[in-house]
Amino acid sequence: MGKGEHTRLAILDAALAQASECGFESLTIGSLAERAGLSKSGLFAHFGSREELQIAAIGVAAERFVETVFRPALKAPRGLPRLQALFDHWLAWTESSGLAHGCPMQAAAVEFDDRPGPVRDAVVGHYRHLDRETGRAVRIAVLEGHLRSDLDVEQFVFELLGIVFSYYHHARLLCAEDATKRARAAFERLIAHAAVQPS
Amino acid sequence: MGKGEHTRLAILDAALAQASECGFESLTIGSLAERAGLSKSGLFAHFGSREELQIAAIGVAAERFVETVFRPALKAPRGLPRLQALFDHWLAWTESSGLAHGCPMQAAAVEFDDRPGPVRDAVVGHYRHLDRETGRAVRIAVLEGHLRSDLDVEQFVFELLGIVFSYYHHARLLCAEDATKRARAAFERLIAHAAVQPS
DNA sequence: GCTTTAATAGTACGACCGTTCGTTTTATTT
DNA sequence: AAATAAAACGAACGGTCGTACTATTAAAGC
Repeated sequence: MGKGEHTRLAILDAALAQASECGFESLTIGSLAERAGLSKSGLFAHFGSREELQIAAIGVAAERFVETVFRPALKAPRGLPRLQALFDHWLAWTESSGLAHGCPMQAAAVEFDDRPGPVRDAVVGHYRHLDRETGRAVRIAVLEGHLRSDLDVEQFVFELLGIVFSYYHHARLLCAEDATKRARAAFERLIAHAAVQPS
Repeated sequence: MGKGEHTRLAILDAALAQASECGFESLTIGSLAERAGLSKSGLFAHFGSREELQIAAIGVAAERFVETVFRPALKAPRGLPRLQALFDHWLAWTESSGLAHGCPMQAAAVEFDDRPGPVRDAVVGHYRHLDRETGRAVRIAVLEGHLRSDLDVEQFVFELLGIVFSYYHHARLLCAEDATKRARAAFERLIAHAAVQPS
């Protein structure tokens, strides 16, 4: 790995931290250069444009999400345990990956949901991937016999995402102490409804 | 009403439209002045600072939300019907109030959830109010005998908010056609679980 | 209609924006 | 060690940012 590659990663690391705090729109060349200890032009040369920088930052955010949330969950047994692990890692992923200030992907989702362009496309791509992979995990739980076979998987994923969003909201904005507890309770209810023989 | 008051409202109207598209951080004096048909300094004089402008914009966003979502719901019968009306208006409120590009309050929530200051305080205040009022509506449904008396109201509100967030996400970012259908199904499930005699 | 006050315009400012360019320093290769 | 390529720098550009002033216009009160 050349030296350029290394600093590029360092830049993106700083970019992720910044985006976690203040969103991707706050990723300015100047402030990021200062944070990364480079000159503006030196940093700029790595990406060629601010937009490319934002796209790259979203890319590593997505990548890190997968590695922090999905990959570890694969170590859990197929089916319900894996789904539970997925959810647990999801709730804690920003902390466990050093992004102390909220999920950058969610920030990007809200920032760009109405601004067509390559940045938005990147965000959409990530979330579609997320939906797909989550659905896959749910389907495995169905195949394993942990969840009922007539389960509406898309609906399950829709509601699961809602729980995570509400968790982020209560934990970060409202600083609610019981956000984790509420999220887990909601998840339990979701699972209970999807389990075989819903009482 | 003096003329100043009138233009001030017009400015905030334009501000809301802009914030709905690109967030509150995109509320710059210059661009907003152009949109409102004023000079930069003429607009600036109405608020004294950009921050005050942002706070004022969040104020009218919250106000409009209450008037579009909560007030009309009061016309529905107390209890479950009112809760259903509340939810329906909530899903459609950005369109029905002319904000064609997403809920500005949610945008503000994500933008400022990690940036202490008066703007954040305003956002937090609104959402606390929202939680409280929604809880009140749920409690009424309990009193009316439509929902079970041992219902965890806070939990109910937590999950309801999650449904709305997931709806926004799928409808706006992913442009999912079935977002409304999914949201309603999730709501139905939430109600069913909270209803008396959960099957 | 005149005076007073409120509302808007105009201009200027320093700071920062993304970007370009030429130069200099640092790595890599031969 | 010399030659070449990669990487970082520093200065500058045109623009826009928020904000501070003063001047000008429109409204309000008498």
